[in-house]
Amino acid sequence: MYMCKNCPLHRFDYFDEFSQEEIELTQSCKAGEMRIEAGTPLLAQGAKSPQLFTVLKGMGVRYRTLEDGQRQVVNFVFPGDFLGLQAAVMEEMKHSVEATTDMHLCVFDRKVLWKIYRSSPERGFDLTWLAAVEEHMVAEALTSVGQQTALERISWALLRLYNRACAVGLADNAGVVPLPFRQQDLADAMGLSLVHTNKTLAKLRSDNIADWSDGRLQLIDRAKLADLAGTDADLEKRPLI
Amino acid sequence: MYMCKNCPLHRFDYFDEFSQEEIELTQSCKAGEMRIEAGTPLLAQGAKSPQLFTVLKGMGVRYRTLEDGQRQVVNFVFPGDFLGLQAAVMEEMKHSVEATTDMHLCVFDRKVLWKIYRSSPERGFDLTWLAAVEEHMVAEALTSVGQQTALERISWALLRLYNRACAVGLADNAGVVPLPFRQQDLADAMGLSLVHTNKTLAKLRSDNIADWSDGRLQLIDRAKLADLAGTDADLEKRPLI
DNA sequence: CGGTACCTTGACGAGCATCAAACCCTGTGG
DNA sequence: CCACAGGGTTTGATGCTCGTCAAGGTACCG
Repeated sequence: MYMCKNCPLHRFDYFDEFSQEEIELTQSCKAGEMRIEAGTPLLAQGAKSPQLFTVLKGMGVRYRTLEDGQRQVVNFVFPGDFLGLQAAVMEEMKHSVEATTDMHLCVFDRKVLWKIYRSSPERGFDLTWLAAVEEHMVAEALTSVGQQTALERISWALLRLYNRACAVGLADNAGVVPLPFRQQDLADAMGLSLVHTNKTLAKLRSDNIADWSDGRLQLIDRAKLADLAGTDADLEKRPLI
Repeated sequence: MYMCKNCPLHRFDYFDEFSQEEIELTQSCKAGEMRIEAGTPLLAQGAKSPQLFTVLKGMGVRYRTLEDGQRQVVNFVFPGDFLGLQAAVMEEMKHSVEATTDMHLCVFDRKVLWKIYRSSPERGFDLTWLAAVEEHMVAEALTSVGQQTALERISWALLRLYNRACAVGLADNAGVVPLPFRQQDLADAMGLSLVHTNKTLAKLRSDNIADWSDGRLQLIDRAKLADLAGTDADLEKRPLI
């Protein structure tokens, strides 16, 4: 089990720096660690989760299920993500989270939220910040799904996924990142059918722009991809809890 | 100028109740009031707003602009909404806000955020809660835009707008609410073209399900509309600041 | 009156969904 | 060792939804 001061995520610039006191507070809130296997549901829509998690390792999907069984992937889950905050401040979870790969999680009890707000205004602020970052990411996705064509959406998503993976040190020397999701996950995230998603990915591959296959993503012509995506904005820096 | 204890929004069940101390804290943070005309931009994407606003009266749209000029309406703005929080916790505004009608706003200085976190854990919690509610609303919209047909999306949006208007007391006896937006706004919110939005609204009208015309919305067959929308969930209760 | 902003309606075609089938893998059991 | 099943990917054929283009209607305003 990691001590917070040795947290493997600290070293990435993507995360906001924090003070000695903040580390100690986080440490004192930490209830333990947990490992789950690929495919395991972690949080369920409608449930009232007593726990909060910070992802230390692994990836997953955050999704909403409609009454008729359709699924909207709201966001992909990466290391550093803080899960369950919505359930903690609102009544219940508004979405589900499922592990795509094996995951390592840092576990907090829901009750520590109050401890955080009471003992550290800075960390309370950070919780709001985390929620704001999530809203921003969802709003960006909404913009892409609402306004762009299939090719643009897929390009946007691949670029975003690549950047997020890089931000937590997952890129190898050749500029390849692991991307263990199914094409169906991407389709459900971007509001496209599986078939059309597949054909669009094939086009990006044959045009030598990006290649996502065998669970690995490589950007071959990043400029072209960013052009299609309509943006190549830097990721927002964000706090880590 | 209203005293917070006489805030016209308190009385609605939609908002979380709060204590005497919370009212006093809010009052001590309030910098003043402001009125703006219909059509005025209130917050601009990319800007670093020094102010936060609570909407007392009026409506607006919150939208993101793409490089090529396309527009995604992220949410509609109603009384009780707290604007500018994202700019306050992140570096800058990630979207713009424009008044659709004349608006009355309660104004706070950005600096009071720290005062709130320091002096009241409960109100700090509420700020996170507000951000979480916003994320939830955007995620719901993403689900609709990503998974539903035009008829379903428009139905979902009308029902949601109706419920939000009712929650702040805008319905008259006949079950009609004011809805001063343009069809283009709804189209940009739901990822549809103006023409198709218009035809879809016409269909709902001729099928005697819902009638939005002349800036007024009436639900004629609410059950049918909810059926098309896929849901008629209650609005999340939320804090008011 | 001409101009602008918004709503409405029809015709046409493209983008994407749907259907169907085949092709991988990998794991499992006879 | 091979048959088989299951999960995921790939590809082709077909057609519906929805975007685009175009034009006209109405109200309001200078």
